[in-house]
Amino acid sequence: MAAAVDDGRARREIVEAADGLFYAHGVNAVGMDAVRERAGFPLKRIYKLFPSKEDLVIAVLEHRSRMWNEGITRAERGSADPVARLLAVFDFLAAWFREDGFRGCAFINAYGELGPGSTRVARAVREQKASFRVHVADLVGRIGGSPALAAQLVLLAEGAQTTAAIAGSPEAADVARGAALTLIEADTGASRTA
Amino acid sequence: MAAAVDDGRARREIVEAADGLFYAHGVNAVGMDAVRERAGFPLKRIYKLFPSKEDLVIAVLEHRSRMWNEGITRAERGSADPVARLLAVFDFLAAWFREDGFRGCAFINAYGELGPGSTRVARAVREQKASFRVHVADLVGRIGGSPALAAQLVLLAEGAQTTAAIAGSPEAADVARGAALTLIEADTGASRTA
DNA sequence: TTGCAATGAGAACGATCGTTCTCTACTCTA
DNA sequence: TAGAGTAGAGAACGATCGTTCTCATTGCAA
Repeated sequence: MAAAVDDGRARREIVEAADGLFYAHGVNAVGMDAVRERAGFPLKRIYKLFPSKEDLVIAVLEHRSRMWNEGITRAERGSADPVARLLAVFDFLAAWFREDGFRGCAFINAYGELGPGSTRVARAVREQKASFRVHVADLVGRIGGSPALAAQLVLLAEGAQTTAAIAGSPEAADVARGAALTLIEADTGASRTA
Repeated sequence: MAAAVDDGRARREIVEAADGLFYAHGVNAVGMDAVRERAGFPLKRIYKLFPSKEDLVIAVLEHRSRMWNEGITRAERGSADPVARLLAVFDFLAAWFREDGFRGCAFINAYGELGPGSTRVARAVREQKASFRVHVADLVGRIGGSPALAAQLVLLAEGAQTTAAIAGSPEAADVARGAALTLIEADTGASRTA
């Protein structure tokens, strides 16, 4: 007895609808009724799949996390050189910052809005940031860079995201890329151009 | 006919009470009743001085902006060397990140929470970030650094704030300081130690 | 065909919040 | 001293939101 629309697809469509609304207006500013209207499923269905709004928020963050990982992976594809792959992260940011409706990092926004009141949201945000940190540290390790370099590059990526959002300056990604290259060269002693 | 407590002092105490609550729990999570209780003034008084909660939020952000500027100024005092003054910004961050109750940059948090819904909050946040950018650019100019260097240093400071908050790692300030020194040296060609 | 379980659409509930209003008490002026 | 204007304390209002409930409808099983 498959439902009119199977649960998997319903889940996906609800999460995508909620994601668009939460990201554009903030979580608190979006009522469940707005999610229902945009997703096209009755509240009952939504609450069966996501027992509370917090559950939906967590699902949205997990969805964002997958999208982020896929975007990074795609951006790095084609660059075998680890340095090029590191810099590709900033190219990815540059493209993202220029997308319509860019409004900063959804995780940072969610953390500022819900972090103090929701342990689960705070943890989800921390996990996403930690996984990015690990990814960068891995790439840095492959070029023989120090752990400090990895931490520095993460700061640049993080700062670029908030600066691009608040100042509305997508060039922040290019600024970060330039700084990253300088730091990589200084740390590894190699002189490269890219 | 001075009031029992004059308006100037009432304003200050209300703003400080609201600041503490907003920063710790987020703006939306704090009701005006909580502000009244902590500030010790009746709602009527509060609403006479701040016609709406948004006005109070703006006043809190302006207060934070003054505190930030004073903190930076104090941290830089005693360093005549512009490079040392640039690095003092990161020492200031390092001390701040280690304070009890540190929960990230209040402006970034407010922007994520209220930015999409309040033009005035968004503008206040943008202005604070812009004034910091100008300050850094000024210091960088004095050491003959390029405008790009100033933008890079701002990204580091911004990234350190969000990383320290989310990951709970105050060392982000020291990481940023190290990166700043490397970038300054690379940009100005001078080799310094600090 | 008849009964049952689940669905959909939306009303309803209970809580919370920003804001305003009421009413009492006080203070300063004439 | 009498009165007018204001302050204080808290109740009350209107709106919104997360969540649940109602009830008519539908698709399936026996």
